[in-house]
Amino acid sequence: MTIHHHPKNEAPNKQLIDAVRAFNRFYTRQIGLLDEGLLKSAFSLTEARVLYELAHRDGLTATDLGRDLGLDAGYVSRLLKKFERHDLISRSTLVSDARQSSIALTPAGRNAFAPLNKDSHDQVAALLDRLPVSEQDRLVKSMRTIQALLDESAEPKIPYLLRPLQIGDIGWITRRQGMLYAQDYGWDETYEALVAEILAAFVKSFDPKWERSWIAERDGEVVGSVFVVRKSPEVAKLRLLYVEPSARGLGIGGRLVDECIAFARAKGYKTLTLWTNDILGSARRIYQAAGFKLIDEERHHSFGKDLVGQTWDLEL
Amino acid sequence: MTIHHHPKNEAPNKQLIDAVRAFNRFYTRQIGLLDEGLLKSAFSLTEARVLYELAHRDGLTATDLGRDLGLDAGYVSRLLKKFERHDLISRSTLVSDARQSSIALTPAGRNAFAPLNKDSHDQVAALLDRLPVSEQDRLVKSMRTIQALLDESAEPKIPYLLRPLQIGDIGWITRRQGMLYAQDYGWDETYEALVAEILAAFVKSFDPKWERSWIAERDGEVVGSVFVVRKSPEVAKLRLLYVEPSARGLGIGGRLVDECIAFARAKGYKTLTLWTNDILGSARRIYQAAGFKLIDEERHHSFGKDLVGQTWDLEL
DNA sequence: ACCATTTACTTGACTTAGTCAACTATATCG
DNA sequence: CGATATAGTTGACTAAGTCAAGTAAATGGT
Repeated sequence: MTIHHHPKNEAPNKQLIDAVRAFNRFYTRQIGLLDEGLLKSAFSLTEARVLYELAHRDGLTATDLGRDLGLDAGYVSRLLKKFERHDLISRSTLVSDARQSSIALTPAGRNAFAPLNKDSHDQVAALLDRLPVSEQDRLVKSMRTIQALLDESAEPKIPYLLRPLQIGDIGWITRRQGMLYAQDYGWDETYEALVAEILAAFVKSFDPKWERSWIAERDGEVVGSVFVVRKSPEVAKLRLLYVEPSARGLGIGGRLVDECIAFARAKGYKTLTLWTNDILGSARRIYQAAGFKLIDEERHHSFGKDLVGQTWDLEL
Repeated sequence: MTIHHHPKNEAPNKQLIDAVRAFNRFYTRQIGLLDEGLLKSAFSLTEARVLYELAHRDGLTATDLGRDLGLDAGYVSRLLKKFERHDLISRSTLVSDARQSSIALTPAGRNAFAPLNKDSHDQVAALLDRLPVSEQDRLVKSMRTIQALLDESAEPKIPYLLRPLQIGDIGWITRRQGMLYAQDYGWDETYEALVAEILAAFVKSFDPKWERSWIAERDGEVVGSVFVVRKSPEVAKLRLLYVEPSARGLGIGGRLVDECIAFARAKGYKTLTLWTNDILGSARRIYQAAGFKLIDEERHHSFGKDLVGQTWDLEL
């Protein structure tokens, strides 16, 4: 993955390290088992890997293959020479660089690869077939997660995108806010219930002309959200701003607030107001930066804690 | 994993197969990269794997090593002979079987293994260190999932367990119910809002003496839930029964309803009532099996659909 | 335009890692 | 007790991969 935000890490937890090492040992063996089944073919495992790359990507050079598969250049050279001798590949010198040549499978090469590919496919199919469908999904989802997290070369992804509310979001936001504030500030389950209540009311009385929601999504996961509701014809209220800890530092919070302000202005509201608690420092900094002014403070006891509530207004 | 429930599988989906193959190629490379760093040592990769096993498990025999690491018996024999020559291991013939011997690292063997182990540890630590902590957690969680799913020898796991509500649950249940009914029956976002509202009210007015919740959890994931609320001193109401599609067929639905009935009886309620919709067939079958009787039906328009609501009662 | 350096690939010489089959000693089954 | 299986060993072998030196083309700096 591309690292957009790299907080100062302490040395990673030993338990996590051991878990990763255990997985590596486990998966080394797992791959070994799958590969065993392919050994009967005329090709070695590495040859098969090379053929696979050639079958699936066009215009590769010898260096590309060596780099992507982690092979020695001399070894690649010999493999390719052998393939060429057997007429499995053809090479054409690049016009842009006469040292390199673009390698392609010949029809004969494709024919040779087909059974190999089928065997590998069938082997994986057999593996999956041992699991019920729901677990197949969990398996593949986990694999995709690992790949996305470890793949340095993943295409520079869009840091995040904003979209309106969808089904499933209000539950997710409820859950995440409930869990985060419980973890960070020790708030009890009534906070999660309050979020649920607010969001339920938002959906039920939603007036698209005067109200709006923004969900920040990254890699298909919700990482932040904010809501604007109509309090009166003159006053809009910003509610439930949150950004996932894992997505902080990307400016998502500020962006969400800016969207709210722009929307409130466009709709002709005179004031954008919001209510928060003084302990929520990072949210406060966002509001201040956006020009909100502290209007009022009052003590209250909520969510199992003594808190100081704050009202902030922005004149539009 | 041990397969408790193995529905008739069709041939697994090609997309899933390709995803698994992509992961295998990716992880082959990943392991290759990690292993490269260890090549400077005096030991080959396979030797290091053997040493690792010996360092972490006592009383292994040569056959055990060959089987667990997927190595040829002759090769193992030679590796062990070499280790013995360098005084890294000691072998003692088993009393139970004079052909086998139990292999143990000598102190010198442990010394030789230590730097190897440290290098591998550091390498993984460096890998993890590139990720923020939250992503480290996601990574390891995904690895554990894969391992649990693919490891045939994993201890037979508890199919599911029941526990009371925790923070984060009501959001999760809201989300999942909203998504499932949208997917299966085309209900709109007001259903999710209704669930949120009901659950918010449940938490806010929760009376532990007369009310209760049960969350079914499997592998740390919520896979079902049900709630009992007090409608009157005589009548308890069962609400929001649901079971994840992936966990159906384990009897979780029936179990949840049985818990509600037992609770309502124990508390001295006279009637357990519930409201549902006629299209929810699998829920209906559970209620019928538990002895509920259909009391009333009425048409209504909700969640963007024309529906037939049903009231079911069980006299306790 | 020219020279030093780098890159892409090739080749020869080599080592390491792993395989296979034959063999011994012991254990197990009926 | 004899047939068969298992644990481990060994010799003979091959496949797989490494390393260093070399050629030809490209690149960067002056």
